[in-house]
Amino acid sequence: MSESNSMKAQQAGEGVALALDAFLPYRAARLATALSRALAAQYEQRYDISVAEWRVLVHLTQQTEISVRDIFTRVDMDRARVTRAVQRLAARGYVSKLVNQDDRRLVKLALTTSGTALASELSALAAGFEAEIMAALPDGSRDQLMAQFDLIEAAIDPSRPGSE
Amino acid sequence: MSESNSMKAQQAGEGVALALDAFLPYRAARLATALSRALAAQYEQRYDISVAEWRVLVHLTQQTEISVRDIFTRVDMDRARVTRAVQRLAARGYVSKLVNQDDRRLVKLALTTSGTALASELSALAAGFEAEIMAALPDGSRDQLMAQFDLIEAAIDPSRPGSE
DNA sequence: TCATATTCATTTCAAATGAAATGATTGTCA
DNA sequence: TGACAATCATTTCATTTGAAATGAATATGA
Repeated sequence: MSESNSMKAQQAGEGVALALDAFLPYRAARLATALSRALAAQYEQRYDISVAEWRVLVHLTQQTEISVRDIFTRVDMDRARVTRAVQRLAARGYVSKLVNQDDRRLVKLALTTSGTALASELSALAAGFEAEIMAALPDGSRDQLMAQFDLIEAAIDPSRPGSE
Repeated sequence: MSESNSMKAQQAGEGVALALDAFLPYRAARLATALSRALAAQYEQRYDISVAEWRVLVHLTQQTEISVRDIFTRVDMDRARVTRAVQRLAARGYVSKLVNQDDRRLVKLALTTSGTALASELSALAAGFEAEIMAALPDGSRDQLMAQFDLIEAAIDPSRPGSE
C-alpha cells in the first residue's frame, strides 16, 4: 500500500529473467499436480484408493501375471512405493500375490474378481474425467500432446526411445 | 507350477481397459517427473539446491519484495514447503527476509546480491536445458504446448482462468 | 560342484511432506 | 473502543517417501 511502485522490477537481475510461466519443466509440473489432484479428488475418498494404488490397479488391467519390477519400471514409481501399494491392495482383496514358480524371486500379481470390478469402475471414472477435459481442447489435441510428450521424453532420456 | 496358462488375459476386464500410455494425467505426471529429475540433476549437487529452493529463487527473480503467500499461491507449493525453502535460502545468504511494515504479518522477501548471482546462473542453466529439449521438437511447439496447458488448467479449475 | 555375483521384493531409517495447531497481527462490526 | 473473526508465517506431528540395507533366490564362472 505504500511501496513506491517506481522500484518494482529493480532487483530483477537484468538480462536473465527466466519466464517461469513459459518454462516447460515448471508448467509440466504444475499441470501434472493439477490433473492428479482433480482426478484423485474423484476416487480417493469414494474408494479409499491412493494415487499409487490407482496406478497399480490400472496397470494390472493391461497386463496380468506380472511382477513388482514390471510395474515400477513401466509406471515410473519407486520399487518400495509399488511394494507398499500392492500390500494395501492385497490386504483388501483386490490383488492376488503368488510366487512365480519359474523364478521364485518374482511375485506374480493379478487382479481378483473384486479388483477387476473396482478397476473397471475406476477406469470408467478416469475416462470420463479425461473426456471432460479433452472436450475443452480442439480436436486432435490428444494425439498431438502424446506425440509431443513422446518427443520430449526421448530428448530427455535417449536410452528410453518412445515405445517399449 | 499350477496356474494353467490358458487363463492368461482372461481377467483383463473385458471392455474397460484404459490405455494408460495415452491417458493424460498419467502422461503428464510421467513427463513432469522426468523433466524435474533431469533438470535437478544439473543443479542439485553442483549448487546444493533443492527443487523447492530453485522455484523460490526463480520466482524472486520475477518479482521482489514479496511474501510467502505470494509465492505458494502462484508456484503451487505448500505454505510450509515455501517457508522451509526460504529458511534454507536465507540461512545461506541468498534471500533476505524482512517484516513488511505496512502489514507486520507479512514477510518481505528479496534476493540478496549473491542470491541474484546464483539465480542468474541457475536461470541460464535452466534455459539451456530447456533449449536442448525444445530443439528436438518442431518449431512453434512451445507456444502450442503452453496454449494447450492453459486450456487444460482452465478446464480443470474454472476459477483459475488462464492469466492472473 | 561350490563360491561369488546378481536380481528381486521387502524392510529400515532418515528426510521430506502436508494437514492442522500455534502465535502474532490485522480486519470487522457492535 | 473492544471483542471476535480472519489472515499470515511458522511449527508440530503423523504420514509418505526413497535410498540403502537385508534376505531370499537365481545366475555365473572357476
